[in-house]
Amino acid sequence: MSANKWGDGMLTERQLFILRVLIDDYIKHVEPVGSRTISKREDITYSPATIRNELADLEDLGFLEKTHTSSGRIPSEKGYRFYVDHLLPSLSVSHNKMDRSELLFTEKVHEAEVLFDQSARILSDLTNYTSVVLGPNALDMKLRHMQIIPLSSQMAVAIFVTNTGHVENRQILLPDSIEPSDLEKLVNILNERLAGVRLIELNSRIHLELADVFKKNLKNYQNMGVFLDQLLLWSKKEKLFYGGKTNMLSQPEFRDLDKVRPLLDFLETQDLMEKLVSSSEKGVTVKIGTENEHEAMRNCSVINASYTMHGKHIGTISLIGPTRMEYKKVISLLDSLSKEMTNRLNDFS
Amino acid sequence: MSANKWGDGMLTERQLFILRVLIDDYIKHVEPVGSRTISKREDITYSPATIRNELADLEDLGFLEKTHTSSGRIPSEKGYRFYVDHLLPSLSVSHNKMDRSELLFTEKVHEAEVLFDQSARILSDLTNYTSVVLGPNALDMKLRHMQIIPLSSQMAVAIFVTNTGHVENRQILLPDSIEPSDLEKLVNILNERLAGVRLIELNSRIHLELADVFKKNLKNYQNMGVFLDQLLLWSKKEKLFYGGKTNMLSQPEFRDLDKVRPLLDFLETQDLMEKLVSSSEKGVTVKIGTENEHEAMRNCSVINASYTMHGKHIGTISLIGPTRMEYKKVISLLDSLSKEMTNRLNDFS
DNA sequence: ATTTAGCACTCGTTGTTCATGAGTGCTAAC
DNA sequence: GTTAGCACTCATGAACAACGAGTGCTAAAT
Repeated sequence: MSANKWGDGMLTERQLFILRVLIDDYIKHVEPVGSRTISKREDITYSPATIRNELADLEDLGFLEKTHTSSGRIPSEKGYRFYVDHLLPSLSVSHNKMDRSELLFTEKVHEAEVLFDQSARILSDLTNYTSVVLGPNALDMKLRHMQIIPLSSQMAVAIFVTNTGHVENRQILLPDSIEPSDLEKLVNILNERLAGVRLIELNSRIHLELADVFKKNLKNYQNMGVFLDQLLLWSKKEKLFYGGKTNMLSQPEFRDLDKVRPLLDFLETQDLMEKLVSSSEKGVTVKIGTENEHEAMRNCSVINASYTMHGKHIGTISLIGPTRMEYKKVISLLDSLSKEMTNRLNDFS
Repeated sequence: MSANKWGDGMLTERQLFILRVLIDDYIKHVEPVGSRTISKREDITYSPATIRNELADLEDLGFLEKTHTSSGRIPSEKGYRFYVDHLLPSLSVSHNKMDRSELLFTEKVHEAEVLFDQSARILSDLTNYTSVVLGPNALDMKLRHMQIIPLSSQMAVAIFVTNTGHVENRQILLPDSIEPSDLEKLVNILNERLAGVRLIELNSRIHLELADVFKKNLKNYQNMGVFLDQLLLWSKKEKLFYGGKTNMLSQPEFRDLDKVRPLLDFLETQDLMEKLVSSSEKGVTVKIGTENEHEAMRNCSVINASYTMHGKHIGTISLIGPTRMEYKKVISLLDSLSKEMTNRLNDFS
């Protein structure tokens, strides 16, 4: 109740210092930190009692918590938030990290999926947390070439190649009414008129621009509507690449099976995960505990970094770990790794 | 030491009965079963003491084990083996199961991958164990059509469509020396000559049969070798579909984190899993504990059923659970589910 | 010759008590 | 403003007893 006449907004130098030391210690040892422990540091000149007073204040301000009445303190969510926003030792020192991670990539990769897979693996190996790469949405890529290859009188497979070399394919039912020659014409028209259009937009472009062309060239245009919809109606097509899925199990805070089960279930749930690691922001973002807005993540933090291709944000690489994460190490690592990914992606041509 | 003058090979009716009852009970309650428990069953006329004698004999024969000197008995691996081979109530009763599982498929599926995915999910939902579908090896499918689509002057994407409608694709580096017209000719020759050949055999067939044709038609055949190898050298391409990956966590025998961790790690290791669920045998097979030949599986059983297409065995659907599995339920379920898969696959055309 | 009752014995489980020690908050002195 | 001192809290772990489910063995009953 003593210091801090400025209310919530301002902390004394000493408070900042103690808060940082405490969180550093807790991140390292995963045990409530007491006044004695802090006072034993060589760069601390105050007695445990003084520190106790400061700790009590920091607790009142919401940065710290106790696990029981006479325990040491642990950081609260707000504490971590403050730590990440204001107390993190400056992040620029870390170029040696990148050199190391660069080495871990196998020689030359020219397929994006392999790159994503490797990145996720490297990241989880380096951190012992769980990593996820959210791949680019194939539907945002531009059509390079499409083709329909008949399998039988009724079935065919439709193939879409994007400018990035990604291949989307789906099996489709051919309408009875369609003639082979019409099918061929259709494919030709699509290739001529729609090359360079994003896959997701193909359908609407057809309705807007190509109705006339179709009417002119195709015999059975009336019955074609359903077929075209089947051909071009996409479901979401993002892909997740995981690394270290079971690393959660080695985190002391998840020693308990009942704690870890919802977590692992969460990791397996595609749409929740996509939502979790999707981010429109550039650079590295940190979401702590309940900021992730899902019960299963209440004790986890998610660090998110976006990678780009030709300057466009196309996906993210993320790390999921306990709220007590090695933020310093991890943020700089993620920063350089995402940049490395961007570099390699742009090398693809 | 009394009964069983016939040595290992023969058990008395009463021993068989007691063994079956005990294993049934253990499977249900996951707790060592004592003589009293068995004697309390209404269809048992013997006293606990008598049963104790039998249990001691069954233990001597290796079918049962004790967890400590004065505990009840649990089945040994040999016990389970015997139970599965000789004591399982006849398996044919179970057609109601299949009806139910049939209902769980969403209406009409015409893409194999979706079918596999659904099958795995249904199986794990129905059993609360972990299920795996080993998809067909795409490389065993026959070439329907191939194509090479240039992305840039150096890169192209090669696409192979199989008779089953599956699409394999890979990005390739174009050799400097190749001319567009030669590339086109190459593709034409491959399509004409190699349609119907299994993907895995493409490369050898080229070397055996097409060398001459190439020499005649292509200008730069000498430098083509590396390119063809790059184009047609496959890495293994089986795919696993999982259901209920975390179900292991709810099995009481794996309450312990240190027990479950190696298991989950095992599940995530592609090649180990492929080996585990690969089986050349038709029908349903059961592997118990160490029969699976991997440390992490020492306390697990794997039930394996193969599905076929046009009479050919092309993949498996498997269930992984604790050695104490509900074998009866699970075997018949797997049997009908694999048959259902076979049916649906053959409906594809 | 089986079967069974009786009994001593084993051992895991549960709950109690107790000592320990790391931590706190508060007060009074520095 | 700082710190020493002290009473108090609470988690942890060890020691111990009571309990009960189970066993094996022996001797009596069938």
